[in-house]
Amino acid sequence: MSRLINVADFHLAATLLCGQAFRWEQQPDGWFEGVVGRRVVRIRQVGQMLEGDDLTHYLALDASLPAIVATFPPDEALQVAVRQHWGMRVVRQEPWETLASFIASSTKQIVQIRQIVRELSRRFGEPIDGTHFAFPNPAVIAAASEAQLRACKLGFRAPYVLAAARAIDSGALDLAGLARRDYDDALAELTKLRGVGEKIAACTLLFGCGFHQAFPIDVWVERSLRRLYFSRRKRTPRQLREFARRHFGPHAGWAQQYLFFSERTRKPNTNP
DNA sequence: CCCCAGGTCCCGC
DNA sequence: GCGGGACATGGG
Repeated sequence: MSRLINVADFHLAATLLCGQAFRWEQQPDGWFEGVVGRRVVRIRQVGQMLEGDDLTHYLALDASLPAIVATFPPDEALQVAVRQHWGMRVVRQEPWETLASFIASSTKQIVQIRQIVRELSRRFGEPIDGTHFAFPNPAVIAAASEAQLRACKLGFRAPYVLAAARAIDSGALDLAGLARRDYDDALAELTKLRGVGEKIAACTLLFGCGFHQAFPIDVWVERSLRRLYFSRRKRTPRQLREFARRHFGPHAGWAQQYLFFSERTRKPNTNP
């Protein structure tokens, strides 16, 4: 089961810690441990060697990073972010786990989002090995009470997660089918859900449904765009959306993730 | 005690 | 459309 493969243009830590996935722990010995679907997986990188479970699909190792970056605009600000975290990839996550996680994310810090996802899994998910639990299916969440979900620290987001689970469980929302729709249709479908606005919908489509053009704009990306492209001037949400759609191209979501991670790890008081 | 967090909704312009 | 406040909960 443990294997060793050679990988090019890949940075495991950046990929798992850039804020797109919430179930990875880096252990003191350098190995990453996480839950993907119904299995616990362990993986580490030593130089260009990747050791551990086979996560080729999840980690998008079948995609060419240079080819994706070649579609980016040649502006220096983005290129700097790409060089800074070279090897970071947008991974392929399960759509429902992605949607639920990002519903939970609104006005929460990443540590807290991780805690909520852990609690939902622990209380409602299938046990895997005693300490790890799969993320619970929509049907299980749909059968839960709002109070039970609030006990997972969801707060005012509890009814939103519940309603989303019920929409999927009842068949009213075909989450898996969104991948075959037009981006704008899929976005409109998701934003019908209460608690799901454009940002959370874009995250779901990017990280969970394979829409690489999705460009979620949160406070960090807004900060980055204003600083790098608008000399810190205030821009309306509409202006930012239109700029992003026009500027970043077919893999805008990847560019977004580089900008996001770069902004998050930026040392304060550095210019511009 | 105050401020903010990978937002969204609802309100009054 | 745009600006302002409310919304749960926890960390700094």
